[in-house]
This record gives sequence, structure tokens and C-alpha cells, in this order.
Amino acid sequence: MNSDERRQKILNAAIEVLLEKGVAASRMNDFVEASGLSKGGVYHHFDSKEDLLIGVLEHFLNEHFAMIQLELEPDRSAYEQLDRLLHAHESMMLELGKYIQLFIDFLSHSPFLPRFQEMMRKQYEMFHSQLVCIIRLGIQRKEFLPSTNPEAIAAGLMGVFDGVSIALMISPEKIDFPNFAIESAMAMVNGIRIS
Amino acid sequence: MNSDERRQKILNAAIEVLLEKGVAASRMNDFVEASGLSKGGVYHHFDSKEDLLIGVLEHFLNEHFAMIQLELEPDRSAYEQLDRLLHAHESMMLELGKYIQLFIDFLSHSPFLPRFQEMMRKQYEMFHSQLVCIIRLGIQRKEFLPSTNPEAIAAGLMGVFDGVSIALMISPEKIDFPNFAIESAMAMVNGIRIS
Amino acid sequence: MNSDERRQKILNAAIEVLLEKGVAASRMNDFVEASGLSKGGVYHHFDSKEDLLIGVLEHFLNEHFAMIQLELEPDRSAYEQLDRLLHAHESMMLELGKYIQLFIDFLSHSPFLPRFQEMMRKQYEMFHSQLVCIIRLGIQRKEFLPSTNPEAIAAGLMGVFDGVSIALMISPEKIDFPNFAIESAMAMVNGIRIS
Amino acid sequence: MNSDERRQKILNAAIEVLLEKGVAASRMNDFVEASGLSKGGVYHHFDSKEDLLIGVLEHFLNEHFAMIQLELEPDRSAYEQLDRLLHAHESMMLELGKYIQLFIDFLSHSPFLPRFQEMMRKQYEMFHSQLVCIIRLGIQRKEFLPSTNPEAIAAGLMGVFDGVSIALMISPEKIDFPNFAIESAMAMVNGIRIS
DNA sequence: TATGAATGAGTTTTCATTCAT
DNA sequence: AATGAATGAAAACTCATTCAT
Repeated sequence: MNSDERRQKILNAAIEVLLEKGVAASRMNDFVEASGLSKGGVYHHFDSKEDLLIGVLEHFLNEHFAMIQLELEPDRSAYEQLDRLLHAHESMMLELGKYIQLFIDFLSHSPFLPRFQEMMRKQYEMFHSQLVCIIRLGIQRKEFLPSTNPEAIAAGLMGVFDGVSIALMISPEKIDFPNFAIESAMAMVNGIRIS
Repeated sequence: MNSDERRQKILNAAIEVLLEKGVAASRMNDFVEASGLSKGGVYHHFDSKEDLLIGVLEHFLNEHFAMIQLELEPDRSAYEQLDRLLHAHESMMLELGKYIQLFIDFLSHSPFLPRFQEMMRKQYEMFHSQLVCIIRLGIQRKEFLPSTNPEAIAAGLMGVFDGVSIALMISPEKIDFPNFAIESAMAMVNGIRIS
Repeated sequence: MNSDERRQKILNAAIEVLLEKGVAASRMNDFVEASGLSKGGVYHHFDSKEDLLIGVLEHFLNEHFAMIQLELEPDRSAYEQLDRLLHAHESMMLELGKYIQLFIDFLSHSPFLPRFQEMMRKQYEMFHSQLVCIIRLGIQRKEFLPSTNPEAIAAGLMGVFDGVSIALMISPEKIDFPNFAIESAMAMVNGIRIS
Repeated sequence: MNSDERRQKILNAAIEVLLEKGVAASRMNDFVEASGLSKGGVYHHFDSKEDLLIGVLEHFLNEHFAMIQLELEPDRSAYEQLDRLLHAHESMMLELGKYIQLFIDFLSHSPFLPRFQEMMRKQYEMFHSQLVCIIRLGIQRKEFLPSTNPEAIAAGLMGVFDGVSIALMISPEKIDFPNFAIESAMAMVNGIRIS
């Protein structure tokens, strides 16, 4: 097993641990045990616990967000594009719901870990700007109200997913994720639509 | 200075520390130093670190959420009620934006602090059920589409605020909080409205 | 026992350890055990192992060098002053011989511990400049050869003690310390004397 | 590159590391990196870290002391022999001054490395006994005072070089090495001379 | 009420050495 | 001969909490 494969194995094992115990309660020992290696073995691949956590976040973002291909589809209406986007990833969202605790964990550490901060920001801004494009297109095409603020709605569409998944953590039995998020997001899109 | 004032002083000092270092990196010693008391002094007022953190959360919720008086105003239309609600607390939201990091921090620790979990849940569900009432009223009064899922929209309206304030943490210079949240929420309300 | 007394106790215990095991082989645990406190107790008084070692060096220098009162005695001849100086501290030198390993240990670490370096330098230069004064006096008074380099001889007189005590470490059964050093130093003084 | 050349290369690299970081702070990894080989490669040539350090010391002693040919020159006076000896190796001493830190480092570790101890002792005693011979000769020939203790003066002459080079480590800008040592040593020789 | 020295189990990290390839 | 991933015992250090004063 080469060095890179081993790194991936350690990271995957670490994610299991983090999902079960959370960032705050996860010990280096837990990662070591889960990896099947010895302490020194893990430290051979990661210089410190922080280094390992950053590796996990990178791995995590690559794994779960890379798949979202936001491609502009000029032939379709803006409305249709948003509709497809919001519904297409339902299964992925469901999957992501499992990781929301982990995501929140990372988020809560990010102000104190500049590299986290940066990775999160990049990911967020890429998404946001693509949504803004679609909404702008809709305004041009008179599908959406001219008074629409594309940045606000893009942030709102993204936020509604984060916000509802947080609600899922707080009150799981009252929240049907991702359906509540999709429904709310569609209401938001309808709210800017010229009918 | 009486016992209660002393408690408040400790809590305020602790909030400063938490905002600066985050929950994960804040040590009992930090709270002690910030409070100006001695270790024993702080432990006299709070039995444990967890106890102090819960005190902070309580203090925080009292200070910032107590003011939100969600009273049903039967004379107004449901739309008007939501509109007023979303706009009324703009300044408070702005204030809350500063604490979003702390909120997220508490949230990320809540699975391991059952008392947190419970407080968060109670606060959330109270809010949520009141929004559901207003939306149901709107449906009854034919203001809102009969196909509307009140639970989903209520979760969406709340989520959009949490979600956009999270975006504020991630990418502060792109997010105009709380305006983006208000605008998105209003779009969502418009999206379920019968025009 | 107040904080300062406790510090001294820890330092004394640490010196015992260092004499027995040397700097390189002494573990924080050894200092902890010798101190009679717990790990945390020692760390309460010293922030790190390095901090403790620096404390030991300070304590050591204060204890063993502070006593050497090099006072110029203008009534005596320079020769007499040096003679008395070299012989007066015989018992102390004998005592110091026991610490030579420790001294060498500290010395060998000093290039990498700036605070060590600085303390050593200060001590050394104070001594050296006082010897230089006495020798200069002797030259003025025609006791010593005018060609004498006071800085060189001062360094030589000090060096002979360090050098012979090092020899004591290397080859203890061949070296009679401090007598060899005193005898050599006296020969050196005689070598610059106008007979 | 054959095995012996490879050994030398490793040793030279190790000396660089030791001069920069000191014995205490030098890790096997540092030697490995500096050597340009891999861990296994270095371990192929040296069984252990101690083995490598001993190799360095041997290399060092061979390189720098082997050249000192202390040969009794019966035709010359004892004084002349000592004078020539002390002055002859000035350039070598200057060179050695650069390594004094390393020498001290080895010395401080020697009590825990018996093989070091032994090498040091042998080297020292060989030197010392040769100086004793010359001084004894001088006494026999009435060049030196009959009251002279040859062992003491021999130790003193050697010690003055070690001692002044230590002073060089402590207070480099005040010490002119090896001149101060040579001057002091010559004063010592003059101090036992019958004029 | 308040102090701050002390506790000690728990955590991260180090590093000489081994060994399969 | 050489590689470098892996080992694991041992080291340094942390920190919530206690308790004598």
C-alpha cells in the first residue's frame, strides 16, 4: 500500500470516528485505533492532530461536494434549472444530512483554523456565484421579478439547506430533511417568479 | 457586589472569552482570568465548566431571544404578521449575527451536553410551532396556497436565518446579513401566497 | 509553604536528580518524583522542562557563585590578592568539583538556550573583569611584568580551573582537584611576576 | 561510492548537524536527512545512534588530534620543547576552537556513553603523560624548580586550553583564542622556570 | 465567600529502531 | 545495499477539579 492510499485509509477511518464522537470528543488514540495502524504509523502520515483534521475536511469536501456539477444549461429556463438542481440532489442531501453534525463541528472550529476557513469560503463562493448566474439569467429572460436581488436569493437558497439541516440536529423528530428544505427553496423560487 | 451580580459578571467575561477563542479552545483558566476572580471563586458560583457554559447559554438566550414576542395578532392577515415579524427584528438579527459563531459553537457541542440540546430544542420548537400557527391561519383564510406544508415553510423561514448567518461566518464580505435573509424569507412567503 | 519556598524546594530536588543522572537523561517525571509533588504541581510552578532547567541554573549560580566576594583590597599587593583569592576558595572549589558534570551539561546546552547563554556570559564577564583589575594594578605597581596581557592572564586563571575540572571528569584518578588547578594558577601568577 | 566512503559521508553530514543543533537536540532523522540517504541506508552503516555518535567522535579525534605529534626531542631544552609545542599548533587550535562546543557536548554525554569516556580518557592520558615527561626532564636538568609538581603543571597546561576555549563559548567577543591560552600557558611555564 | 496550590488521569507527541520490499 | 512505512514504549504536557487555608 503506497503512502497516498494509506493516507486515504486513515482519513476514512477518521471520518467514521468523527461521525460517531464529534470533533471535540475524538482523541488521537481513536483515530489510531480506527486506522488499524500504530500511533507512530499515523504520525508518519500526519504531523499532528490538527493536520489530520484538515486532511479530513479536504477529503470530505472533495468526496461530497465535488460531485455536484452545477452546469449551466442554456437551453432550459432558469426556473427549470433551479427546480432540477434542487430536486436532483435529493439523495445526496439525504446523505449529507448524516454529515451535518460533522459539518457544523468543522464550521465551529473554522474561525480558529485559517486553513479550514479558507477551504469553506472557496467552496461556498463557487456555489453561490453559480446560483447568482442562473438567477440573473432568469431576470434577463423575464422569468423572475426585476426587483430580485440575485445575491440575496442565492444565499437564501443555500442557507435554507444549511438552516434546515441544523434544525434537524436540534429537533430531529420535527424535521423532514431534505424535503422541508426543498419545499422551502421551491417556495422561495416561486416567490421571485413572474407567473 | 452580591452573588447574583457576581454570577453575571463571570458570565459576561466568559462570553468575551468564548467569542475570542471558541468553546473548544476555552479553558476554565481563561474564564477565571477574564472574570477577575480566582479559580475557587468561579467554582463557588458554578459547579463545573459545563455548568458555566450552560449558564452562558441561558444568559445568552434570555438576553437575545426573550425579547422576541411572538404573539398572534388575529386582527392582521397572516401575510402581514409574517412580514412584520421578519422585518421587526432586523436590529436584533444584526446583533445576533455577531454571535453566530458562538451559537454554532454551542450547537456543535450540544450532542455531548444534553442540557444544551434540550434548551436549544425547546427554544426552536416554540418558535417553529408559532410560525406553523400563523401559516395555517393563512391557509384557512385563503391567503396561502392550500398545498402549502406549514411545517416545511416554518422550518424554511427559520432555517434561512440560520443558514444565511452561517454564510456570514464563511464568507463575510459577500453576505449582507440580515438583509439577504429577510429578502429570501419574504420571497418564500410570497411563494406560498395566493396573489 | 508559599509559592517561592515551593519553587526552591522543587529546584533543590531537581539539582539532586541532575547530579545523579545528568541533564540529558533527566526526565520531567524524575523531577516530579524527587519534588514529592504531582506532575501538575510542578507544572504549576514551572511552565515547561526548559523553564525548570533555567530555574535550576539560576539557583545554582546564585548559590555557588554569589558567595565569591571578589573585593579589591587596595592595601594588599596584587600578588597577595591573587594568592589569597586562589587559595581562599579551595573548599568551595572542592565543592564545585562535584558540580562540574552539571556545569558542563549546562554549558553544552547553552548554545541552544539563549537564556542560559546570557546568564553564563554575565557571570563570566563579571569575574573576568575583576581579575583584570587586580592584574592591571600589579602592573602599575611594578609587581608584574609590563608585557603582561591582563585579559589573557585573567582568562587563563579562570580557564585553568575549568580546564582541570574537566580533566577531572575525563580522568578522575589522575587529577587532584582543586590542587592541580591552584598549583598551575600560582605558577602562572609567578610567571608574570617581577622577582 | 564504496562502503567506507559512504560512512565518511554520513559522518561528515552528522558533524554538520551536531554543530548546528547540539548532541542533545540531534535526532536520527536529522542525520538521515543530512546524509542524503534513507533511514535504512544509514542504519546499514551504523547499528545505532550511539554507534554513529561514536563514529563521529572517532572521526573527529582522528582528524584533529592525530596530527599532534608529541615527540620528545632530547636535544632541545625542556623549556624549548614546551615553547615549541605550545606555539606549533596555533592554527590547529584555532580550528579546534570551532569545535569546542561539540567537544563539550560529547564530554557532557560521556558519562552515559562508556565508549566515549574511554576514548576521551585515553587521548587525555597520552597527552598528559608526555607533558609530564618533558617537565620531569626540565626538573632533572635544573631548568625547572625542583618543587614543581609535573602532574599538576601538565594538567594545568592542558586545562588552560580547554578552559579558555570554554570561555570562548561563553563570551566570544572577550576572548582571543588561542592567543590567550598560549600566553597563559607560557606564563605558567615561566612560573616554574629557574631564571 | 474567596484563594491558588495541588492533583492525576488523560492527551498529544517523540523518536530510536525494525522490517517487508 | 537501500528504502521508508511502521512500531510502541516513553516522554512532555494539559486541565477540570479539589481542598486546606
